Amino acid sequence: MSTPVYRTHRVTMEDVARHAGVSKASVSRFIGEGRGLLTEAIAERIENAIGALGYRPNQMARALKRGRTRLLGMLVADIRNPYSIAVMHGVETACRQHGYSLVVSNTDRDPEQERRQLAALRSYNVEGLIVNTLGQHVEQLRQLQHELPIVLVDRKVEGLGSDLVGLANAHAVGQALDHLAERGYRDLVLVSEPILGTSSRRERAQAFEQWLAGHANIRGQLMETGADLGHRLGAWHAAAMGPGAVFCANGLAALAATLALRELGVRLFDDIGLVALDDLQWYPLVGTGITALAQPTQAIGEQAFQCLLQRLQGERCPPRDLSLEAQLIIRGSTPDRT
Amino acid sequence: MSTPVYRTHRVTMEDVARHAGVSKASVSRFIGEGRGLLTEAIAERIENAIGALGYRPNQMARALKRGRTRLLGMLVADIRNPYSIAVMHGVETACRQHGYSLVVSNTDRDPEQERRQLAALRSYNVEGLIVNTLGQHVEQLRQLQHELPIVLVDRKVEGLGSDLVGLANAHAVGQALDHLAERGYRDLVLVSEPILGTSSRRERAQAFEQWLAGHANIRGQLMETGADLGHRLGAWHAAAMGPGAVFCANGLAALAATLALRELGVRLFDDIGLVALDDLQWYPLVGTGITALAQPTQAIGEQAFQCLLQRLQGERCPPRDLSLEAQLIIRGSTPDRT
DNA sequence: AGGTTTGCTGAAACCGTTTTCAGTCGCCGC
DNA sequence: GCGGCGACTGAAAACGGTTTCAGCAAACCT
Repeated sequence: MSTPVYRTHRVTMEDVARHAGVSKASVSRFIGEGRGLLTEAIAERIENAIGALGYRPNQMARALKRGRTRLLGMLVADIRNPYSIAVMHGVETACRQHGYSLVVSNTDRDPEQERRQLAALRSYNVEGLIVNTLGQHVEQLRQLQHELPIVLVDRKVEGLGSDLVGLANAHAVGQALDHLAERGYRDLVLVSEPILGTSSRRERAQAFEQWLAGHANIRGQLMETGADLGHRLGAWHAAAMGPGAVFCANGLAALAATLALRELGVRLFDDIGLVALDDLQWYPLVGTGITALAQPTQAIGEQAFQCLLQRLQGERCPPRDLSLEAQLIIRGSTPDRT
Repeated sequence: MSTPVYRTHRVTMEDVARHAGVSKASVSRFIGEGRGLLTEAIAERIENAIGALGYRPNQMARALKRGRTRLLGMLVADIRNPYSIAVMHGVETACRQHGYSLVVSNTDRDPEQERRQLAALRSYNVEGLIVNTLGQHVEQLRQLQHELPIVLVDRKVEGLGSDLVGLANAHAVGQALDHLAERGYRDLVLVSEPILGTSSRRERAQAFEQWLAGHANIRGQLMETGADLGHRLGAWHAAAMGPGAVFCANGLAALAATLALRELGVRLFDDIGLVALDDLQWYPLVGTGITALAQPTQAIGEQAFQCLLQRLQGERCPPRDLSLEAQLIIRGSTPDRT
């Protein structure tokens, strides 16, 4: 099979017009709004010409003239984080249903990439932006916001004043901790990725502290993932007062914590309980299954899209803060210790 | 904080030109190739004007004239498949490094969506296309191929004659089965998602059959995922001759099989061995860890991008078939039974 | 000095659409 | 029989860039 040669000249509106013996204007009307204006005879000629030539309008040119690209941008800090993927799936589905396409940019957590990718998305005239990153470059974001609507996902950016879609973190943390308390756990660790600068992590940590403040009989501490997580967990476990449990603030923390615990040689879930925020497909497979708080990721993605859509349609309301609720899914990792 | 009002008029090249007291042409040269042509004095004036006005060129307009959008499209059958994500990450990284942006479309395995998303990507004048789908609509793909380079990932499409990047399936299957044989397993099951229509699955199944044909002392059968996978696995296990093992043809099959085995009540890995193609983060966590064949997904993504890039730069060679090799990672799920 | 070359610059055309605006035509009422 | 009115249609001007081409100095030859 031979290498194809790329056709240089795509068939254009002018070609169709010529072939049908009408003006470009009529063709434009045919493929756009003004179809009702056209005579039956002309419409038919155009239709045939389009069919014969295989014409497809060029969105770029169309966008240039109309100022509507029907393109949305999504900036993601870590495309390999299952949470991001799940949200992205929600966004993408909603986009598809409304005739938008999605340009995805991954920053790999690099602030410099964040800056460049934002500039790139802007230069493609995306109509709106979904942002799930560190939110360095607040100034850049603020400028961008003068040109197009932005909605943040999961992570707040201070002083930006745009819509936010995320989890009701305090409530979710409460659900998890109440569950642990009820099952008789008395010494807790919150394992989180580095908290600094990520609003959702901070909120979860704060909710953890506050909940502890209201439960004098239960001890708790905070632990960030990192090199010697195993050691630290070991030390904690050795000194635990009463049944202990680990609460993982997200999927990656759950992975790290579970690996660490396993290397520690504890009997998972018999010696130490575990709850994870985010519900990943493999949770049922680890030991007797990991109890989880499922985030409504699909809904989060859809809501984010809806926010954008409403802003694009001219809705002028103060910045919203949509917090969705998590669902507790009880599995074997939190056996009753009472 | 009040709702921002979107600025209607973005600053344009004409604005810069006026502000600097030069022509559009000079500004164009400044931001493009012809910078060397400009006098120091003029360049400086333009630079200042750009800075003062915060000008950013409009890629759409630029693309319209030059015919280069610097946009690549990627069509994915299932965006939630970890394999797809991993490849996509590789592609995205390569794109970023070369100044391209990526438009991602997910078909959710729906042929109709496949058709529409292809049309959409085309209409945005993506310069090239990375396709990882069922490949219905061969005709549409073939037409598209006259306009832009296409590279297939993982899944062949018959009669298309475009580059393909994927796994050396036969070799990978061989590695897995040799490993199992060596460890003393004598009755094997290949668990795969429905094979029909997906070339990589077919190849893996064929390699399985062939390998069996060459190993008379080992029995084997093929099983597709589906409603009663548990039952079927149970029946197989009950009638197994010698130590049995399950070989999962991809990540989703591994998930399904492991869940099924667990519900069957067998002692995982003591009663039945397990090897999975694809290496997922959570494999170490299941029981004593799942032995896996890791696909070089990052490399696959990068190679796919490179293929496209070379074609875009005018390289004319017959369709390539890049098969990368998998790496066997031995964990606890394949204990020695000899 | 006069004719050439060289080196920058700007005017204008163009990319493929949409949209405005000025026709053209048939048909109505008077 | 003619002005007026709708209903369609097409020419042309955008949109925001790039690129061609001509112009015009200054510098370079004899």
